[in-house]
Amino acid sequence: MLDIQFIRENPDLVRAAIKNKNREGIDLDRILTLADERKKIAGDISDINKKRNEAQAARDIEAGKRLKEELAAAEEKFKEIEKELVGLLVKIPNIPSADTPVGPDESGNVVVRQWGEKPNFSFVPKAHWDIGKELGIIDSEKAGEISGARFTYLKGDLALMQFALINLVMHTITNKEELAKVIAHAQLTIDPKPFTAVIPPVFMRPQVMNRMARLDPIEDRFFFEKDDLILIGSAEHTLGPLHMDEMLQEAQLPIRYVGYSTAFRREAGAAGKDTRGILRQHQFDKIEMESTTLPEDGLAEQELMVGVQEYLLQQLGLPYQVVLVCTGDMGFPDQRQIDIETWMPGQNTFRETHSADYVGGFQARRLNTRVKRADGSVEPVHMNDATAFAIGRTLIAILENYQNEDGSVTIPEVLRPYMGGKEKIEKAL
RNA sequence: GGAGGAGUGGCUGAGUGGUCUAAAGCACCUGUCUUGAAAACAGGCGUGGGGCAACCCACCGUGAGUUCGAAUCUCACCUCCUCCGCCA
Repeated sequence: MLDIQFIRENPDLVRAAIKNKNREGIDLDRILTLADERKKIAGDISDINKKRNEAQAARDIEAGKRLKEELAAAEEKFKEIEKELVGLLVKIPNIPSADTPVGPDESGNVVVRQWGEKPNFSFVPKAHWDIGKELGIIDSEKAGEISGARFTYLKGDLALMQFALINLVMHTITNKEELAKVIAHAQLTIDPKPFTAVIPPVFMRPQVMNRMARLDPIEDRFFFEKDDLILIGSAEHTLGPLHMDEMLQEAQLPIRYVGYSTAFRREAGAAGKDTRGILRQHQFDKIEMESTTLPEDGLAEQELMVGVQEYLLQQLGLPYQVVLVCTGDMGFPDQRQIDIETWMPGQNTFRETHSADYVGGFQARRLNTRVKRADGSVEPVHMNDATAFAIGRTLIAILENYQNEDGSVTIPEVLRPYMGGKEKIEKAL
C-alpha cells in the first residue's frame, strides 16, 4: 500500500504507475476525495471526544448521553469511508523505479547482461523430461496417477542434487567470509552481514498474506477454507511478515533471511502451458532470500541479491541473462524487478529461474514493520525478496546443460562435494 | 481435544468502574558536578492523527458490547504459559 500523503503529493506519478502496470480503472480522484472526508470526520470525532471528556469530568450525564450518540453516528460514517478508501488504496500498485523500462508485457523487458557460453553439443540436446525419464530420476507418470497433473517424483541422484543445491546456498550466504567473497565478486560495497537460515511455515493466514500484497490473484493459491489457511506460493510470504507489528532499531538492520520451503501454486491461468517436465509444478522447493533494510539501503540490497544469484549460477557454470523487468510485466508490489533467465538447451531458450523484487516500503506499510532512526524519526522499513534457487528449474538447467551423448549427466564440480564426490548421473542398472 | 492461568510503553511491572492525563524501576537522552568517565542529583524520554503554535484527540493483545464514564465488567477471537490426553 502506498502512503496517502505520497499519493496526494505525487498524483501524476501514481497515475503513470497505474497505467504502466496495466491496472487502469482505479479512480484516483475518488481516493483523494475520500481521504479528505476521512480527515474531516476524524476531526469531528476528535471534537466530540473532547466534549465527551469534558462532560465526564463535570459528571454531566445528560450531555454524555447525547454525545455518545453523536459519536456513534460519526464513527459509523468514518468506518464506511475508511473501508471504501482502503479498498481502493490497496488496488494501487507500487511505483516503478526511474530505471524501470515502460512496456506492456514481457516484450518490454530489457536484457542488461549475459554470462557464460551456451554449450556446443555434437548431438541434438534433449529436453529435461526425456533425460529425466530415461535416467529414471523424474517420474511424472506415476505422480500423475497418484497426485495428478503437475506433480512429479524426483528420484535418486536428482533428489540428492536438491540437497546439494541447498547446501551450496547455505554454505555461501550464511557465513560472513563467504558472503564477503560474493560481495567482492559483484564489486559491491555493502555490509557482509550473513543471512540467517530459516525453515518457515508453508501455511499462513490469508489476512497476513494480504498484508504482504501477495494474496491476489487468489485463484492461484491453495486455500483451505475450513481452517482459514492458505498455502504459500513462496517462502517470501512467511519470511516477509517475520517482523510485522514490530518497531526495529536502526542498528538491527539489515536483517537477512534465507528460507528453504516448498512452494505451492495452482497455476490456474496456465492451463496447457509447460505441461511437460518439471518447469511448472503445483509443488516445488525453493530457497528464497528476504531482507529488511533502511530505506536508503534498499536498492543496494537488491544488487546484493542479484549478486548472490549470479555468483551461484556462475559456480554452477550455467549460462544466463539478467533482465530488467518492464512496468507491464513486473509484480504489483514491486518498485524494481530483476529476473534471471537461465539457458535451457533442451528447449533452445532462456527460461526464468530467478526473480529479485525490491518492494520499498510497500509491504512494510501494511505489515506495520517500522524502524526507529537514530534521530528518533520512525518510518516503514524497505524490503527485498529474491530467489536463491528455484530448485526444480535449476535442476532442469543442470540436466539440459550438462547432458552427455550417452544419456548421462555430468554433475557440476561445485556440487560434487555435497554428493559424495560423484561425477555423473547415470542410468541405474 | 480437555482443564486452568496470562497478555499494560524498548524491557520489567503496578493498576478490579470516575483525579489513569497509566505508578515505579531498568535502559536511553540532556544538564549539573568531574581532567574524563562512573556515581549522585535535576529534567527529558511511546505510536498515530489534527493544529503555525500553545495544545487537542486516539491507542493498555484484537474486535464487539454494557455504561454518562472501561486498562478495569461481559462476549468472541488471537497469542503465550502450566497440566492432562494424543502424536512425528
